[in-house]
Formats: sequence, C-alpha cells, structure tokens
Amino acid sequence: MTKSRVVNLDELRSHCQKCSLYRLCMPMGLEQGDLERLDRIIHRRRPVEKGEYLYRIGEPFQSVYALRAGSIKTFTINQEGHEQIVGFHLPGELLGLDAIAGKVHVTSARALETVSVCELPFERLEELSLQIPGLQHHLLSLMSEELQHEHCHLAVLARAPVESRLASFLCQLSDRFRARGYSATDFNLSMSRNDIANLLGMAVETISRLFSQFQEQGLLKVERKHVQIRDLPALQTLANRCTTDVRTESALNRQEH
Amino acid sequence: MTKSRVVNLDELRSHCQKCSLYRLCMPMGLEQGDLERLDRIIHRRRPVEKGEYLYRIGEPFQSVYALRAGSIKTFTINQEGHEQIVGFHLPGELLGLDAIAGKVHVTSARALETVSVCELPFERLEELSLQIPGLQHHLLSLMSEELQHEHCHLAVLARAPVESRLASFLCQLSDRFRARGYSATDFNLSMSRNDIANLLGMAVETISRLFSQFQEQGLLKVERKHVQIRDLPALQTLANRCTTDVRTESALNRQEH
DNA sequence: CGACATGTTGAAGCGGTTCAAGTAGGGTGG
DNA sequence: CCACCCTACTTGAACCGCTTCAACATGTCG
Repeated sequence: MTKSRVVNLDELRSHCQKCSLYRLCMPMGLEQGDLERLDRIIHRRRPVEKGEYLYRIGEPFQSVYALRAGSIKTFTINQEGHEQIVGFHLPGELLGLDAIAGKVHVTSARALETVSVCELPFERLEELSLQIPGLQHHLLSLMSEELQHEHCHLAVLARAPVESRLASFLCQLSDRFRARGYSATDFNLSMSRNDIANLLGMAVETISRLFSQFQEQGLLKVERKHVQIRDLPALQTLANRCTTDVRTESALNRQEH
Repeated sequence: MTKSRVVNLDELRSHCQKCSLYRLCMPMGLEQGDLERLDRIIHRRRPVEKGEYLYRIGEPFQSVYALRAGSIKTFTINQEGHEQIVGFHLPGELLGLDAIAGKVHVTSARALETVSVCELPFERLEELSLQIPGLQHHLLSLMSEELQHEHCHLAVLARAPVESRLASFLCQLSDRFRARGYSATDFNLSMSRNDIANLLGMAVETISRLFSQFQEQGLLKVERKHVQIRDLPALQTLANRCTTDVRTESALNRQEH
C-alpha cells in the first residue's frame, strides 16, 4: 500500500545520520557510535496536523521534541486566559526545554502547519548526556541560546517602536531561513498576522499597516503569506537589534563544519 | 589583625556545606563527597562593590557566578547603545548561563549594592556534571526555570498595562524574598526607579506615579527604597501573571526538604 | 455559493510618554 | 559641620503613538 511505502521512506530519511537537520538540532563531532545511541532513543511520531498540539500547558513533561519539518508556535496563558506567544519554531529546533524544572509543560506548542517531529524521552536523553560529553554541552548550549534569544525579544518588547519590532522579526526570520539553506529574502510566513501581532505585543491592524508601509517604502514586497525582502540592510537598520542577537549565528557556524 | 579574622570567618561560612543558600543555588541530595568536589572548584572572589561589573558583554565566558549576598542587574545593549535590563538577581541565583552557547558574555552584570559571589569555572563545572548526575539535572533545571521566567516577563511586556507590570514585579519580588526566608511584605528595593522602569519597559515618571497611586489605594506603603505591601492579594490580582510564573515555586519546594 | 475567518484601511480616542519644573537625599569639600 | 552640588525622585500638563472601533475586502472551506 502507498501508505506503508511512505512510512518506510520516512523511516529511511529519519535517522539522525541521514537527517539534513542534524547539524542544527544535534551536536557536531559525535562519533558514529554515539550518534547511533542517540538515534536509538528517538521516537519518530506521526505528523502533527495544523492546529494540533504537540503538548499543552499543565501536561506532565516526558519528552523534548526536535522539529524536523513545518513550524510551531509556543505560548503561555495568563490568568485571564489570554494567549501570549513566546516564539515560533523552525526545523532543527528543540522544543519543551522550559519544562525541565517543573516536570510539567509551562507552554503549549501548536502546529502552524503540518509538522513532523522527533520525540526524545528526556530521562533517557539525560542519561545519554552523562555518557556523551558533547551531548551535555550541546543541551546546555541550546538552552543558553534560547535564553539569549529571549533577552533580545524582551528588549524589543520593552522599548522598540512598532516599525523596529516588525523589522526585527523579519530580519530574524530571514537569518533563520538562511541558516537552514533557504532564501533569506524570499519566504512564506506560516503564522497569521494575528500571531505576529501577538508575539510582538501589538494590534493586528498595526501589523497590517506596517506591511503596507514597508511595501510603499520599497523595503518589502508582501502578498498574503509571501514576503520578499527588497532592502535587507535598511530593514536591519530599522530593527536596531540588541548587539548579541545571534540565535542563528551559532547555527551558521555549525553549518560551516 | 581584624582583617584576617574576618576573612577566616568568611572562609568558614563560605563552604557549600555551611552556606545558607546551598538549597537555592545547588542541587539537593548530593552526597557529602560530591558536595566537597563541587566545593573544591569554587573560587570565592573578593566582594564586588556597588556599580562594579561582574562581567561585561563581549568578554570571554569562563565562569558562572553564584550570588551569595547582595543583588545584581543584568542587561543587554542594543545597536543604539541603549541599555535594556533583563533581570535583577538575588542571593542563591546563578548568573552567566546565557553565555554558554557563544563562549562570550551576551549580557553585562552590574552590582546594585556590594555583593559577594562564588565563581564556578564553567569547564570544570561541566566535567563535574558528567560525574554527578544530580548536578547535570540541576544545571538544566536552573536554565529551564530561567526560560520560564523570561516567558512570563515577556508576556508582561507584550500586553500588560502599566499597573499590572509594576504589580507583577512587586509580587515576584515578594515571592522571591519569601523563598529566601525574608519578609514577603516588607523589603528594600536595591534598584533605582529608573532600573525598574527600564525592566518593565516604561518611563520613570510612570513608575513614580504608580507608587503614589498604589499607596493612595492602600496597596502599599512606599518610602524611598522601602516598600511595605499592605494588600498582597489585591496586588496579585492586579498582576494577572501568566499561569506558570513560578521561578520561586521550585525554590520553595527545594526548601521543604 | 454562502458563511466565516483573516486581512486591510480609515477615523477617533486614550494610555503612557515626553517635557518641564520643582523637591529631596546623599555625598563632597571647604 | 554646614554649604554645595548632583543625582534620584516626584508631580503636573501637553502631546502623540498606538489601540480600538468600525466598515469593508478578500480568501477559504464546507
């Protein structure tokens, strides 16, 4: 049957050794044996459909998830029930690390489009990290990178005017796409205007207006979900990012190996 | 000489086994031997005076620091040179973890008052973490907690009106003081109004007005640096924090051992 | 095709900043 | 010890950036 053939193909592609993302999501310089041990603890789950949850706030924390394809938003919920997006996630990123401390998920993760993920049971990952020094360091590095990134996001929310916020968001996306080998100036937004507005702490209408404005200024070409950056340097200047905004820098370095 | 006697007293108190903060900054359930090994890699540095830097953006990352006494602010700097505070730190907290990924400090840490710290050379800490399972888990937990906390801060900056921001800040301080055995309703602010405003993404004038307003409403008594919370529940309601704002919860749990 | 979510654009309103002026501490030097 | 200065803080009034409200356009999915 077609179905099983598809699954088999997936299986083939899915092993860490063959995975085109292993540079992003897993440590460089692991020996073949280590990579196999890592590979063995990983569950490849069925794809998660758009709108479905990978995990929800309050659920017991069992695993972290490596995103293989698609994109995901993670968000918290305040006492009034308002959803606050804390990040969008692209292939090669590890999700759920913020739940280690409390053993309970503190954010929900929802698919923005159909995604495939690798599930890494955290206890086994921790055990493995004791045996593979590079792995422990990699986990710590990933969390450290996330912290850095949140600092920058925080700086944007605290001070930046709306133009800078959106510019900053677009530049960052651009960087992240480039780091993954995609075009840095031509991409599709998998998230809604509403989600962007939410992440950046502004009203949807403002996002809409800014897209129009940026287009008039010749910075972008926007058509629905599709964005083409026409003047990246100008956009970067507008962004006025914090000097160390480099979620992607280390990813880029990693790719150069 | 008096001086050397003081130093000796400090020495006595400073070992992890005797340190009143070890529950906050270090993992529970370490065996005596493990604790001693940990203790051996720690440098107790001379006190850092108010206004001095513990580390600065761009400096090579060598160590993380456990705060023993006093308080510290950490901040990033954007391209325009504007300082954005990302957090205030109290005794028992570990600083510098956000520099692991890039091997360079991405925030600066500046003393708000005279502080004493333990310096933990990170490479040695990592080695030790491979040998002491509880330590690896503890490091991951600490970073995870930090991530959680930043999510909540982010949610505050993205949406909350100014009253909620300040209320949220005060409630959080209150929690953290309680977790350390201090009064949850009666404390001194070691940071300036300016710093609070900066952290919360608002103008100093607004902070000032809110303190007056809260006082009129009978929520607080404020006199310069000293704050007395008179109606904590009301303040908590105002805060409308994200449902999982629990930097201190795990600390509290840890203390119950 | 209709119904509903998503996105766009315009106009009014307001929350919070900015500007301005004044007060109060805390430290320094005479 | 007091006069001085400088920084931190407070309070008032004007302004403005962004939100909110409203109406409409466009896609999308059953």
